[in-house]
Amino acid sequence: MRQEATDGPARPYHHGDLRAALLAAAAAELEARGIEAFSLRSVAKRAGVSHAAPAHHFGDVNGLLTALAAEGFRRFVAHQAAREDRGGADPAARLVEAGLGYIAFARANPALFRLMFASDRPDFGEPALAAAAEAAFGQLADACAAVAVRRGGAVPPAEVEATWGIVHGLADLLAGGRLKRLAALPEAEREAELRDIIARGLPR
Amino acid sequence: MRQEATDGPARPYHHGDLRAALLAAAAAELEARGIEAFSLRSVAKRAGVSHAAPAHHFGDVNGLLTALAAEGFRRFVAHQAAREDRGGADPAARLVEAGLGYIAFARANPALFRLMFASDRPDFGEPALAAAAEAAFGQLADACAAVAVRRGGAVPPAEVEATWGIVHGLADLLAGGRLKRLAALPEAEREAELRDIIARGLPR
DNA sequence: TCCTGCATCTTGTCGATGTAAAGATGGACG
DNA sequence: CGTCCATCTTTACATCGACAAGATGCAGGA
Repeated sequence: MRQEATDGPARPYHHGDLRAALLAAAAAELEARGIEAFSLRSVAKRAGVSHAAPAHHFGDVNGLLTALAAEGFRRFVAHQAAREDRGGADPAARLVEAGLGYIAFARANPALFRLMFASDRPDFGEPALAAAAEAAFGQLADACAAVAVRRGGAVPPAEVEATWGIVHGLADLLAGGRLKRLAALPEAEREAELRDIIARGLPR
Repeated sequence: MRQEATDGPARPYHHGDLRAALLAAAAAELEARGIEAFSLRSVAKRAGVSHAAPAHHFGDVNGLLTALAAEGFRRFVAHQAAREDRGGADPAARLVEAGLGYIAFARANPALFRLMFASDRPDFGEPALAAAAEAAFGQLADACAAVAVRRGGAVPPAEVEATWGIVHGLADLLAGGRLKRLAALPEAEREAELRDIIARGLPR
């Protein structure tokens, strides 16, 4: 009855790397049921352990969701960074591409995105989550700064907030199923429109 | 042991206007505990009725939340409309003010805003809610159209989406406690900055 | 006036959930 | 080889949403 998912290398504990297995199960549970129907016992069942096993690694449900959100922010940053590189050398183009990455992530992981940005359950006082979230914000701020520096000035905070607001609003509305017309467009056309919209918020 | 909240006019039923009393209790519960800890039994307790009483009026929890979201959208539209009138006669100014109203509503009612825009629990197939939500969208679209018409053209849908995205993103980030600098500003300065940002998205 | 029908509300119950406590298991390490 | 302890399971309990059955009292007709 053992969980033999990966009979690979390290098997540090009793059961295997239960912490990682629970995080994976929680991610699956989140996408399957959404955050509002998220159940700790169901996650434990997915991972093949008793319903009380997660407590040892995460404390309580919110602890698990906090870890999941932190992992989400790290994946978010990586996704955005990869996308940003498609923008080439021009800072403005890079910033727009980073915004598209932000939006694409929200579309691809709507439930996770909602956990990260519209839930009270993750504890942002937790250092790991705070750091991951801060890194995500810093990434956007840096991309804005690069544009401003190129033009010879520091970035007024309002510039960063404008860009963040535009990108985040489009991401949230798309992830929430509003903006049906835009969501139904072929990817290339959708991204072209989004590029135009994002460009409006660029530091001037 | 009767609930004598308003010994005013109509008392249509057994207990009084329980439907309205439950909606009020639910709104209080929502702001107090947030949507993620929202409890039907707690709402019933607030209203002074048994835990099963709400079922008769709303079916289940999601039915209550659906009605609450619909009422939220109606208040949202009213709030935005009142604010829009502060913009005077110029369509562009009116649109910007409507956006500020959108954002102010989100800041004043963060939990309700989240219920309306970031929850799966309200049933948007319910005609009352669908109509109320549609009216909110229509209001923004109309304000955009007024700007475009003034300039002699129809409104490309992308223009509406751009404006909506910008306003919604700022509202959501502020309601979620991101954008701490902006949130900490005195109201006048905050609104001045928001006006600048919103103006970037205006139909050109 | 009385009585019957029925919407309204209460009581009691069920399965599911999150959390805590206590016991079982087995690897690490002296 | 034996002990310790992190890990996991079992058991128990309070709370939750939903359902069913019974109580309450207004309305409308005989």
